[in-house]
Amino acid sequence: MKAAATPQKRRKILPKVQRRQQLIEATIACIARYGLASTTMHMVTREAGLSVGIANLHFKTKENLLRETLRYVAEEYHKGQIDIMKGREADNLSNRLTALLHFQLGRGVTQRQKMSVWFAYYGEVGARPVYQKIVSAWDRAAARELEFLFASVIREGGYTDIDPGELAIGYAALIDGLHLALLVTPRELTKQNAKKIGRDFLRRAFPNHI
Amino acid sequence: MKAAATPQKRRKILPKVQRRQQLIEATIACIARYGLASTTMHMVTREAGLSVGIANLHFKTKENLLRETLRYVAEEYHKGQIDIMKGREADNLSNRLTALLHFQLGRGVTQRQKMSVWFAYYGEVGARPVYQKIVSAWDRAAARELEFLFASVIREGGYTDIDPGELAIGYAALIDGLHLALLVTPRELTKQNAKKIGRDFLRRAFPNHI
DNA sequence: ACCTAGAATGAATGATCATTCATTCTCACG
DNA sequence: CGTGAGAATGAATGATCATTCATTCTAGGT
Repeated sequence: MKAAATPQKRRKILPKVQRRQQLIEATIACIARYGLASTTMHMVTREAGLSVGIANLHFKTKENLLRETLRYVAEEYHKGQIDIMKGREADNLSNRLTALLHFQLGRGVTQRQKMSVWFAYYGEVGARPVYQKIVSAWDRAAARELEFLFASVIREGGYTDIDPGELAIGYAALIDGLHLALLVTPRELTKQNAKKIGRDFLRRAFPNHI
Repeated sequence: MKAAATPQKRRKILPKVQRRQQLIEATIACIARYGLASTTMHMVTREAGLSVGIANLHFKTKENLLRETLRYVAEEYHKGQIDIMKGREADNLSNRLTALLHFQLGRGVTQRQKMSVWFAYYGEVGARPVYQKIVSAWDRAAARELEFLFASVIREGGYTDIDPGELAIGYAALIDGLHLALLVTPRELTKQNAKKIGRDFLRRAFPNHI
């Protein structure tokens, strides 16, 4: 019997940056599907349609690949938030709050794949100082921006008895907790409902704005 | 040279339940210190001061040990909450809310070790349906109880425009998010502050009670 | 004191995985 | 068209780990 007509995939050569990106995306897919613990280099490279050795070529080690993947995911999420908060587009503060909420609980961010990866890394933060550093750096940046936004809202609405820093931490915690609930108990909470809960939080704090 | 005077630890025989508990606690310690991904059976049994084979004797497989450990941790946390919510001790609803908050953000629960283990498992939930089942079962039970408590408070305070179920999800999410913040960015948030943020959430919802 | 059920041990086994590197292949450039 | 810099391959290597099980030891019962 002749060897089956394997279409003999032709080897393709691409610049470093492109391959790195491809591998990072394959890593995200594998972590979402199999978990951080059981994701292997073989899985990642197969997912990318490449050979095992490629990983060593572009990211010295597995640890390195995982680090870079976290950096990518963290940046994507936090930068998205920050862009909305700093953005020129919605100068009206109410609209800006709404836009932020819709981003944080919208289609892009709440995909099961994204949330899985996010919490997979959070789960290892307790044991890996490197992950903690990467995440907390972005967290701080987003928290600062959120505090600034809330301070503006407080000034504009003449609200008293609210500390913008504390409210920002509370709001950020609420959003993280809602993501967790969407991941762990999706049957008990729709995205629609999550948005309403976030909105209610803002409304109780800023009744004149929401 | 004679073999060093190793104190030759005497083999001790104990009933199954006791050894099982001992191994579960060793697993918790290892997960907190090394993470779920890199915890090995050797680590766990060494931590317990026992031999490798013991694991197979009491929990057929590693997967089994991890499952039982999650069951233990989930029960400890959620049962603690439920006991307070159902408890006879604080019949005053305000006191009951305060007691709950103090339990959820108090010394026992917010130990770094406990939170690390908690989120290590959450991180794998996306990839392991078994973990999701265990956690979500307890989650549902606690959510029901919290909704019932909030409904009582709403009735007593004559609050309008609040859905107890939604508020319960929001509050639970806030607490989870605060745990995450305490784990990931401990420098930005003290336990003291986390409690204040939780209390503010309740105060804005139930101004006559808090 | 003796016996034995079953608790505990840990060296051995086999499976899985990250990493290496000699070799092959591509394509931009001369 | 020919060539070499460097991108890509994957079989081989060695390390790590979960699991096994023949053997040893303990303690409660007689």
